[in-house]
Parts: sequence; structure tokens; C-alpha cells
Amino acid sequence: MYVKLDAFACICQNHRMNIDNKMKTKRSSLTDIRINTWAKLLRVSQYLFANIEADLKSARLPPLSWYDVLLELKRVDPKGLRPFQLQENLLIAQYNLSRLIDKLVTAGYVRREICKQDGRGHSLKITESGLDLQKQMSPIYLQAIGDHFSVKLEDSEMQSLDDILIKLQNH
Amino acid sequence: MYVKLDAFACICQNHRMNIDNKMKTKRSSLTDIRINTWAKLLRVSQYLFANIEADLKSARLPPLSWYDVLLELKRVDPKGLRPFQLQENLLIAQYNLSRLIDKLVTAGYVRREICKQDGRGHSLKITESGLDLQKQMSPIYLQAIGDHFSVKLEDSEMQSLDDILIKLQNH
DNA sequence: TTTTTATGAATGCAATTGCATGTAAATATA
DNA sequence: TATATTTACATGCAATTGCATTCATAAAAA
Repeated sequence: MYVKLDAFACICQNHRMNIDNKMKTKRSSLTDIRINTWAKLLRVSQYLFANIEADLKSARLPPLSWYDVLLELKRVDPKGLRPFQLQENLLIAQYNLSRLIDKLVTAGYVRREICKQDGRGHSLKITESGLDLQKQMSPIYLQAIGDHFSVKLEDSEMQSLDDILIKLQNH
Repeated sequence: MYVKLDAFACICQNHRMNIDNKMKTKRSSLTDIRINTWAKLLRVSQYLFANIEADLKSARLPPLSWYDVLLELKRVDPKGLRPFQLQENLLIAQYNLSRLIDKLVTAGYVRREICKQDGRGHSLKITESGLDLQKQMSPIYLQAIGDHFSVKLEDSEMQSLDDILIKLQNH
């Protein structure tokens, strides 16, 4: 995530070229559009993500995943969250979250507290440094989203995209 | 990102909750929708990709990146392509493409040929085994796209998504 | 109450990725 | 023609990720 998630720019192109144009039916052209759009979805989202993360990097800020965790912990401050709760919200693999938390703790942005209700884990809480970092990253990140993403779509298109994405995330 | 491209599910949620509802202006609600949609775009595309790649994995097939390369080389068979041309089409980092090609050559799906016109590089060509593997992967991959992606949208929605993605990929 | 199963979290190991660098060849410049 | 710069590709090293496993604790079942 790549990333593994390198684009499939050629899929639509190759598929179009592999289809015998003389035998092109309505069904195959519909299939072509779908594959084409799928490849574009992957390529575009990756392209935008790379651009936005590059802005953070230029500003010498940590990756977006740090921002995510800090934002989540800030939201529930001072209560804190269990790692499995963060994992659910952020859709990050358990073993990666464990390591990510390690780094945030080492950097002083997060602290682990013993969980009295469940001896297996702990509560994660944001520190003062963490609040500062999140506040520092926020405008840069929001600006990057504006520059690379929002600026390209009309409000009606943004709403359409949102509606479509809701349909795509459902089962 | 894949990946690094773990979802930002909480961004929209957290932003919404951090906004003082009483002071919510039209501008801030528009900003909220944009950030919300951005986070959904990343999360949904990653979610779909993971599901589709899982289908390939279940079928004991190589990752999508192998398919990409094979498809591109099949398209231009028997002419072949230079690695930098593949890199442009697939939007993969040069150092990763180099290693990916290594693996495909070792596995017998691709072969490197000396490029007479340019001694710095070589031409990449698909082998018979490579053609077989591409043909084997194709229906599984297309089925997975159908199952996880196409089935969820009406044709008009697919067209809308395609139009929006075209706008997003432009500068 | 005891035993079995599930859950939460950390970690070893291997594979992959990100980055910078090096080398050879091609191209541009003087 | 000679020199400088750019390009194509491979690779060393460090960091990250994927996977399976392990251990401690909680919950469920007997």
C-alpha cells in the first residue's frame, strides 16, 4: 500500500485494445467501462494520497497515520481508547497498530495506561505534546486536502461522489 | 498502502464532532463534507482493493501487480517494452519495478532481452508461461471486480464516478 | 468451580518498500 | 572532438508491512 496499491492504468487501456472492435457488443463495452473505472479509482486515490502525504513530508510532519491516531485520542480525551477500539475505527491491522502506538509512545505523543477493567490491554491517551502535534498537522493536512482534492470538484460533484462511495462501502 | 494507505475513517467523524455545532456555518459544513468524502475515498478504495486482492490470493494467484505487467507485455507482444515505459504506464516506482521484473523473470513469466538501440536497458517480453498465467488470472480478476465493485453501482452511477475521477486526476 | 474457547496485544521472521547511491550509456554542451 | 549532464537500471541499507504465533486475560461452557 501499498504500496502495493500501485495503479492499474493499463487495465482499461489494455482491455479496450484486446477487445475485437468489430465484435464489440453493448455488454462488453459496459464491462470495459466498469474495469476502466475501477482502475481509475485505484490510480486516482493513490495519486491524491501520495500528493497529500508529500505535503506533510515537505512540512517535516509525521505520516497521516500519526495524525489519525492523535485525532481519535483527542476526540475522547481524557477518557482514552483501547487499542482494539482504535483498530476498528482506523481499519488498521492489529500488528501494525501495535507498532504505530509504540512509535507514538516513544515519541511522547501518546501514553499507555493500565486498564483496570481488562488486564489484557491498556488505555491509550494523548499527551500535551500529542495535542500540540495534532494541532500543528491539522491546518497543513486540511490545506493539502483542499489543494489536491476539494478544489477539483464542484459541490454537487462532491455530493455525488460521497453518495457513490456510500454505496460502494456497503455489502 | 497499501499500505500505508490505511483508512481515515475517523477524519470525517472526528471533524464533525470537533466542530462547535452552534457555530456551524455553511462554509464549515461544506469543508466537513469535503474532508468526509476524502476520507471515504481512501477507505473505500482500500477496502475494495483488499477484497479483490483477497480473491486472487484465495485462488492461489500472484498479486495484481504481476497481472498488470503481464497484461501490458501481452498487449505489445511480440515487440516488448522497456522498463521505463512500463513504469510510466503502471505508475510504479523505478526501484520497485526493477525488483518486480526480477521476480517475473525468475518465475519464468517474463524475459529480458538486450536492447540494441540503447545499451543502458533491455526489452521485456512476455513468455508462453506468462501468457498462460495472464489468461488464468484474468477471469478471476474480472469476476472479483464484478463481485466487489461493479455490482454495487448502477450504470449511470458508474458513468458519474468515471467522470468525477477524470476531473480528480487532472492538474 | 473447573475447563474450554475467545480475545487483546506483542513479537519473531520473512518479504516488501522507500530512499539514496552507483554505474554504464546516451545526450547535450562547449 | 572532448567534456559535462542526463537517463536507465540495479542495489545496499533501513524501515515498514504481512503473517503466524505466543502469552495473558476474559468470557463461555460444562
